[in-house]
Amino acid sequence: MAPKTSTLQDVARVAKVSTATVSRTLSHPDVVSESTRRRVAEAVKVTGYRINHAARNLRTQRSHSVLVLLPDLANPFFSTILEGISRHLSAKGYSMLIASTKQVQDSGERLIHYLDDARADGMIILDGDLESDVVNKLENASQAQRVLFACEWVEGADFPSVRCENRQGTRLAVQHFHALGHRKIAHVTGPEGNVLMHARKDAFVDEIASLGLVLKPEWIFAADFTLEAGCLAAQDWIALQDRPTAVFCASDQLALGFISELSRHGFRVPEHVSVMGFDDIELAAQFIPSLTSIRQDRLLIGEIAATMLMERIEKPNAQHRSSPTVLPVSLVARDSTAPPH
Amino acid sequence: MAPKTSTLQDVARVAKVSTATVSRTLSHPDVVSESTRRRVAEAVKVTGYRINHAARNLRTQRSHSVLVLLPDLANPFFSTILEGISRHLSAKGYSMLIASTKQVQDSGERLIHYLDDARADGMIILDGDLESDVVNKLENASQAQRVLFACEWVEGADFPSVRCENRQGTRLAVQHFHALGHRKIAHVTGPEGNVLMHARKDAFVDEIASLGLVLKPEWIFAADFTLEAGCLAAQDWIALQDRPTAVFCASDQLALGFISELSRHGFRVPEHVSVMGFDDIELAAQFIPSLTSIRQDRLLIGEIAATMLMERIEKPNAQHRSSPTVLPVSLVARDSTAPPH
DNA sequence: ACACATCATGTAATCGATTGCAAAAGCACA
DNA sequence: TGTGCTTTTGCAATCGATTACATGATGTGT
Repeated sequence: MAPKTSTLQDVARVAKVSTATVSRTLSHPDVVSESTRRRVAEAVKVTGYRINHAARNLRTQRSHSVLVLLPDLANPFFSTILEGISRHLSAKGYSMLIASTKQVQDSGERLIHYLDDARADGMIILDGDLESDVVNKLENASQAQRVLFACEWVEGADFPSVRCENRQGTRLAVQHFHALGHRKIAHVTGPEGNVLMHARKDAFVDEIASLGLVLKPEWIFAADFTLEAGCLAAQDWIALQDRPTAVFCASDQLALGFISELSRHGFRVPEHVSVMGFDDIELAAQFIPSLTSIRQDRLLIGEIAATMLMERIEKPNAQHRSSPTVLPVSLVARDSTAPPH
Repeated sequence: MAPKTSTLQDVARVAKVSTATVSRTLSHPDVVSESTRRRVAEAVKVTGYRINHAARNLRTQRSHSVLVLLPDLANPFFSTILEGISRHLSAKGYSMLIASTKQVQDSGERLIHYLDDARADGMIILDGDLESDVVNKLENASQAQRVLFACEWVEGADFPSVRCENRQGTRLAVQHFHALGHRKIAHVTGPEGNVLMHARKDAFVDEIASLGLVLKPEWIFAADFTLEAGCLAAQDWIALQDRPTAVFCASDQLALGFISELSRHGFRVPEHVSVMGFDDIELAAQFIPSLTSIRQDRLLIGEIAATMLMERIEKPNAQHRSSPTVLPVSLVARDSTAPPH
C-alpha cells in the first residue's frame, strides 16, 4: 500500500476542476471564485496533497533554496550566523543548503555551479578568502545579483555585503586598554590576506598612533583566527624582552588559545597581562578568566544577510543598495582585562 | 547578453546526436560508442553545458539532497558531525540541507514533508527528542527507510542509527576516577527524557555499584547539556555538606560551565575537585585547566551516518542491518582530573 | 547470401506544476 | 433579448532530463 503522494491532477479530479485552476487556487487564491476555492481546499485535504518541489522548481526556474558557504563547518563562530539565516529562510519557505569552501572536493569551480545548476537561487558567502578566479566568475552580471557576503567580503569586488564595524570595534578595544592605563599594547592578527585581518590591524595601528602610543613592530603577532595560533602567539609574547601589558587578539579563539598557553607557562591573566578578543562567542563569558571582547550580533548578521539576499532574488530588477551594510559592535568588559599591575 | 545556460538540446545539436544519446553518454558512458562519447564530450565543453538539477530531480523522482536535522544550530558539538556528513555527501554529488528542530516555524509537521515534497531523499536526525507524533509519521513504511538517527536515537522506534558507546564511555570515566583514588563521585546529567542522558546516567549508577562505591542521591545533579546548566550544578555542588571529590559531567559544555562557576567561587580544579566531561570538543584541550573527557570521533559519526543513509537511499530494496551501529570511545586524560588532595 | 543476434541510436512519452491564451460564464445596461 | 465588459475557468504548451521501445547498423555462422 504505497501511499503514493497525490498530485495536482488528483486534486483536480476530486474538486472537479482543471489542474490549472487548482494551481491558481494554491498560488494566487485571489483570482479564483470563492466557491472553487472551497472545493479545492476540501480536495486538498481529502487527497493529502503536497506540492512537488522538483516540478515547481523546474517550471518556475527557481529552486527556493539558498546556499551558505563557509570556510569551515567546524568553527563555532559561524553557527549562530547560520541560525539567523535559517530562521529567516525557513519563515519564507526557503531551504538552506550548506557547503564548505575548504573541502577538497568542493573546488571553487564546483561551488559556482550551484547557481546555474538550478540548485540554489542565491548564495551567502562567509568566506572572504575565495580564489580570485572564482570571484571573477561570480561577478558575471547574471550572478552577482544573487551572491552576498556576510562578515567577510572581497576587496575590490562589489557584491552586496553585511559586516560589522571592524574599525570601530578595534578602536573601542584600544581605547579600553588605554583607559585602563595600558601604554604598551600588542595585537595578534588574523591570517595574512584576510580582509578582517587587515581592517582590524590597520585600525589598530591607526588608533595606537592617534593616542600617541609607541608600537614596536614585534608587538604585532602574525597569526590566524584559531586556538592553536593563539598558543603560538603566546609563546612569542613570552619570548619578548619588553613585554606589552595588554594584548588585543583579532578573534576570541585566538584570545582563548593565548590565555591558555600563558597559563601553561605560569602567567596569569589579567595579573601579568590583559587580553581581549573579538566576536564575543558564547564561551567568552564562561572562560576562566572570562574574556573581554568586542561583541557582534551574529544572529542579526545572519538575519540581515538572508533578508537582503531574498530581496534581490525576488525582485531582481529593483535597484538595490550597493554599499555594504555595516552593523554596530560593542565592548563587553569582563575579567581578562584590568589595569596594568 | 544573458549567458543563458545551455541544455541537453544544445549539446545534442552541436554534437549532432539526439538528446537521448547525450543523456546516455553522460550517465551511462559505457553504452555509447567511443566516437559519440568523444563528440558529446567536445560539445559539452563547447556549450558549457551543466545539468539542470530541477529537471533531473523531477524526472528521476530523486532530489539528490539530504536533510540534516539538529536541535540547535548554535551548538558547536554538532559542527564536526556536519563536516563529516558533508564530506561524504558532496563526494557523492549530494547536497546537504540543514534545518533546526527547535525552530518555531518548523513544527514537526513541516519537517516530515521534506521527504514527500521531493526536497530531500533522506534525512539524518541528530535530535532524539522529537515529538512522538512526528516519530510515528516518520515510521510510516515508505519513509523509515530513508531516515537515520545519529548520536541520539528514539527508544522503541527502529530507525537505523549510529551512536557512540555511551555506556562504555561512562564506565571508562568512572573507572578513571576510581583508579585515581576517588571514592565519592558525582554525576551531572543531561536533560530529563533525553536518551543520552539515560544511557549515561544508568551506566554511571551501574558502574558505581559494581565498584562497590557509595552513591548519595544528591550526588546526581539534574541538568541539561549546556554551559549554564553546568554553572548551576556547580552551585549545587558547593552547597553540599559532604562534597564528592570527583564529578563526571554528561557533556563537555556542562563540565566547562561547572569548572568556570567553581572558579568564580574560589574553588580550583583539580585541586579541590576533579571534573571530567564527555564528547572531547575542540576546546576541551585548550580550556584552563584542560579537560579530561571521553572522546567520540564526531567526524567519523558523520561520515558513517552519511554512508549508511546513502546505501539505503540508493538500494531501497536491499536488506539493511537494523541494529544500531555503535562506535568506540576513548578516554583522554588531561589536567582537570587528579588524585583527591 | 540469408537469418539472426548484438550494439548504437533515435522517437516520443513522461515526471508534476505553471501560465499565456482563449473560451465560457456572469453581469449590467439599454 | 442583445451587446459589451469583467471575472472565472480550461486547454495545451512548457520547463529539461530520462528511458522504454523501436529502428537501424553491424557482424557472425552456415
